[in-house]
Amino acid sequence: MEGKAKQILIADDEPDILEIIRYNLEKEGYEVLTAKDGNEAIEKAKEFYPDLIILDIMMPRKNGVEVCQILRTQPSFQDTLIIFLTAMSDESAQIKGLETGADDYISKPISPKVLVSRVNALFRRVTNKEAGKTLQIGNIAIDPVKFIVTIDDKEVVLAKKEFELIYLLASKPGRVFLRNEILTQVWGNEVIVGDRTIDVHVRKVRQKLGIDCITTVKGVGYKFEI
Amino acid sequence: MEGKAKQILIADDEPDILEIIRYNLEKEGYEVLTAKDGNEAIEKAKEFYPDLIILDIMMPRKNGVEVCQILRTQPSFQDTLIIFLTAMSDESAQIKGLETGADDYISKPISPKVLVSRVNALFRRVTNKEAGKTLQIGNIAIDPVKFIVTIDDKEVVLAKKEFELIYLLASKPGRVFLRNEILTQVWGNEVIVGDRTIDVHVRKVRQKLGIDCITTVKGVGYKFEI
DNA sequence: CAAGCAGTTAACAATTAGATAATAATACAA
DNA sequence: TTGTATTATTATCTAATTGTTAACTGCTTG
Repeated sequence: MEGKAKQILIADDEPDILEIIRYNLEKEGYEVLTAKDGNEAIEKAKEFYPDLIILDIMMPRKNGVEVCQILRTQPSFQDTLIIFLTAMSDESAQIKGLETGADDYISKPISPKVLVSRVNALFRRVTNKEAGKTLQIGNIAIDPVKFIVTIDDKEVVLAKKEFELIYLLASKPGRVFLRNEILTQVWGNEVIVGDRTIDVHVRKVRQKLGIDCITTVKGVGYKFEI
Repeated sequence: MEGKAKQILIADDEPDILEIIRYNLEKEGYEVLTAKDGNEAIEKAKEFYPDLIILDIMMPRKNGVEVCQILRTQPSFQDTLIIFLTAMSDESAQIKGLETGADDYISKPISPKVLVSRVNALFRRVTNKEAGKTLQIGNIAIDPVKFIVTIDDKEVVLAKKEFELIYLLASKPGRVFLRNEILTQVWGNEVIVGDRTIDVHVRKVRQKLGIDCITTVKGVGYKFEI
């Protein structure tokens, strides 16, 4: 009900499988992207920052495990959910997969029902865990329930986008968010806005908060830091 | 729909139906437990004390009616909501179900929309019933029995919708209620009303109360704040 | 010092809510 | 039941806020 549809990227070299999965997930209301090999998966991941990535282990141009490793080295994909698709027998791949930082794996041949319920379960787990909590960093509190930022007990009222921006940055203090990432998270990836839009919002937030808690990382993005 | 998510236990021997119901209720923000027969239903009910139990009439190892009867003998389940799922034709079961102390029944085949709105309606009814307490925030008292708001001993009479609106907002002072949320809570989620309806009611409440206790959060919703 | 990037500003566009009046629905009393 | 009063909803216009763009400025770095 709340929020936008979760976005799922599926990478597999068999078009049939892609379509089966796509069909079943879209039926569930998810938005689905596809990639047919490892490199394309990485490209699309960086372009869209999906909520969940489903990776086939055996793929041309980087297999699933490699893709996972590469993505996990980047902070932006630290929290992205990843599921591996593995051949039933290949236990070593499963183990390796989980070691590499996958959140779940599903054995082939795929039962659509199993897939869908695993995906749902995964989202349920994380959504319940981290939704709507008040962030407290030093003397700054960011309360998404009251939609208010408090600095030393002084309330600051932000506009919606401004609030979403600071909330995103503050959700991982110290971690740099790429401009691209900020765009997809705050603006949504259908929306196309100009280059300076983020800057202007950053400026307004800085102005309203009065304190310097957003640091620019030139050529990269912004981070929240006291 | 505030505080903790309401917990719903569903008992049915058909896995497909369980999953359909689970999906739709979880989408609404409920927490869902499942059981595949009567005994398991009783077990889980006693373990979790859910807010609502949905029982299929026809189940192995104790049918729905039996389960209901057994639970109702215990004081802890006196107030638990129970809904029966019945085959369309089986009227006698429906009657028996209500006699046994069910709060509602739903005919199969199940329409997810019907299911969800029945469940919501049931919770709304009960929640409204038990929440018949006068709210006191600062110098404002909101009496849901008399439909009267008292400000510094001066009584203000509100119309029904106006009252429900202020009562909802004031039930969690400071917390922002999304327009969407206000709609489902005050109007019910079957009802579709235009965009400006909420505004007009907000306006009337503000006018009648004379004091500024409803704050607009543009693009988000409204909150009660003194 | 030039290229690239972010900061600043103001203008504008788009979105959103407020106000008001008209209409519809409902409740209620005669 | 009918007529009336109250309440609820819609439509329209207006005001305000919020979001975006564009043009310019200035810093930083190789």
